[in-house]
Amino acid sequence: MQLDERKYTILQAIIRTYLETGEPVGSRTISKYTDLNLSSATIRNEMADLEELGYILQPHTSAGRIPSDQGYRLYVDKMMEEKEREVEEMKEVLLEKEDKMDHLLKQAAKMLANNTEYAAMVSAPQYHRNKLKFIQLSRVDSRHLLAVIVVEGNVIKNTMMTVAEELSDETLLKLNILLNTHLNGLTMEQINLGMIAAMKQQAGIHSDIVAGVIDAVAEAIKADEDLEIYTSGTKNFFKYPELADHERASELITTFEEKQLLSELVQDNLADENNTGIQVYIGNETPVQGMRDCSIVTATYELDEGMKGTIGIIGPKRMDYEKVVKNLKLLKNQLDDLYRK
Amino acid sequence: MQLDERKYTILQAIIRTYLETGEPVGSRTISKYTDLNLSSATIRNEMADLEELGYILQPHTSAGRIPSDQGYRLYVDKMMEEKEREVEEMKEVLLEKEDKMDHLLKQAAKMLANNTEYAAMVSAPQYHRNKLKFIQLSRVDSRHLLAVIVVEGNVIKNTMMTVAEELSDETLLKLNILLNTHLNGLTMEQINLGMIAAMKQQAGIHSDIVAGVIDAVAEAIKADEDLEIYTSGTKNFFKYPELADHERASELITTFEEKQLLSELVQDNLADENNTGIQVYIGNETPVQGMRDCSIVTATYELDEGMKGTIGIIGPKRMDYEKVVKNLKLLKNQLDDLYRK
DNA sequence: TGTTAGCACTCAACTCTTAAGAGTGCTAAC
DNA sequence: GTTAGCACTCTTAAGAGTTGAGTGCTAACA
Repeated sequence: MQLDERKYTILQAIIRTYLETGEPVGSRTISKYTDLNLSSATIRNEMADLEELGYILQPHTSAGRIPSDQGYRLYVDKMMEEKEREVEEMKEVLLEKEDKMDHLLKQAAKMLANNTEYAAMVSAPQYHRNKLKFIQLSRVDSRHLLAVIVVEGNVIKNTMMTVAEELSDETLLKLNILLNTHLNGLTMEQINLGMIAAMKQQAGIHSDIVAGVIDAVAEAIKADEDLEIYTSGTKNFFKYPELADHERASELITTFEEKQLLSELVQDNLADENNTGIQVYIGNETPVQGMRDCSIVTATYELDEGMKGTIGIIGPKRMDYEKVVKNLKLLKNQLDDLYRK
Repeated sequence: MQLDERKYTILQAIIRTYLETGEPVGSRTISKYTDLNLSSATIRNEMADLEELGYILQPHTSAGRIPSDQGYRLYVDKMMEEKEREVEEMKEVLLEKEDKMDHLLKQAAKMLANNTEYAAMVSAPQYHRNKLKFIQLSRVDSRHLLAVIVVEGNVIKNTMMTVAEELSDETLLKLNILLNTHLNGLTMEQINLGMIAAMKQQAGIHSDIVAGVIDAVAEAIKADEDLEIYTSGTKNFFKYPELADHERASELITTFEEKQLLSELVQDNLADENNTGIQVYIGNETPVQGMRDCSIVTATYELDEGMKGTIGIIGPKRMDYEKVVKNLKLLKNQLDDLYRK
């Protein structure tokens, strides 16, 4: 048996109706509210076929049909094709210019959640591929040195260090020059033991400070590998009865709160090198345990060269995929453009 | 009518039982499981009195009794007195030393939630009372200046500024000296317009940069007034049926997610100058809308002089107050000692 | 006078039954 | 190939009856 045009139209009608209502869809509903002008009996025949083909399910013998994961998959794939062809204006300004990155991302998550009425996540971009751009040691008071480290993309890290004895201005200057000459333009991976040894030697009696700074550099950059993730719209889970019963809600919310678990999603997304567009996970396709009853739609943004992050929407399988995809693309574009003007 | 010793013992028994079970407590239960050796009938008489006094409630005519807010209040007050008298060892090491403040606080929230099985919040300390300790402008590249601002307590802020033309080393040095001479040791409130004007004049053609730095200083410090709050243990709300029905859970979780709403709590807490110990809000006493069905217990910690923050537990009114208070005191002490060794 | 036993009463919660209604599959006719 | 019609299935909601925990009250007892 083949999936002809009419069958697909009916499938689409079933899915669309189900997206709205969340209730199993009967043949009569389809017969009335499509312009196919077919009787419910005919629809029933087609539905039997669609069920046999695996696109729809019957929760129990005398109920209407609901889409299967496979059904959603077909629907989403077709939808994505169409969207791809559509001309996209998407020019609205949604994000106010914010200088603080974390504020911006939090706000982005909130906006996504509000616009879509699903739960939203935004991962902060990962920097570890980036080059060191600037290092500076300053004396804050007699016992404290401040190391400021700037990496490409103008991300700034600080570390405060305690020193045993006060350093003179010359020493500080010398150390600064030493550090900048050796380390500027390098990535973390490129800083090797030989180089560190050479620097320590040049630093002479202050080799411990050089060691301290390099540790600080490593630490500062490493600290960001345990990935910052912002979420919003937890309460939206409650809007969809199929997610809101105790067990499920509790599990979902736990997963959503434990940002660590969401990082799977980000990893999965960023790993896919040629993933330029939108990724849709339906039900069991998800890489995140505890969200098997959901659909997840993600997109990857790129702030500056190499600074990639992930944005995503989590909702019921019967989510409004079109709206979600549109919103994600919109936000993705805005983030992409942010530092590229 | 008076609340004599026996009545209080019975009230305490009712509350303790209710804390465990969450079910209305009947006279027979109390009669059996206390060492008062009174029959259920006598207990019933006493319960009628306690109800008249407002300490307990009957959800419906033929149900047992549950504590009223007033009942909880009495119980908690007495408990706090006793605890105060107890010798407290509290020496366990729960927090690993972490150099990143936000990590530490996140971990603290998690620990609280895990230990108590309620929801937990930790607010980052507020700095705005603090004095500026160190300001430094550095050239990152020809177009970008980095301003590093350190305030007392060694909290560091950065701002990147774009300049129209490259500044010479001397100019930079002069600006640095100017800024430090004028601003060091001052709080934000002390920096007034006259001073800014004077500095601008001294800066000559670079007055715009001084203005920029001062804006940055203000901005950097102000940015933290919208208070960072870490939460953990949302899922614990689901453990208590009286909080877990749709409406309530949805409202609670929203409130808990919108950290902004929790800031009421922090404000309320920090405002109370002589509040050295533990604060308990029962039901309607809470300053946070949307948590009227909960009890909230908070404590204030102080990292360094003037850097105060709030930690808190949010749970059902029938929470294990003793455990909660103990945990909060423990964490409070640890945080208090953190930078005071 | 305080305590207790006993009894009638109340009310939520559960179970069982019944009825309604939505939807199906199948058959026969167009 | 399409449709009308009918018997059948199964969920859901509503109602009736039952159970049991718990109360208030009264009368008797120490």
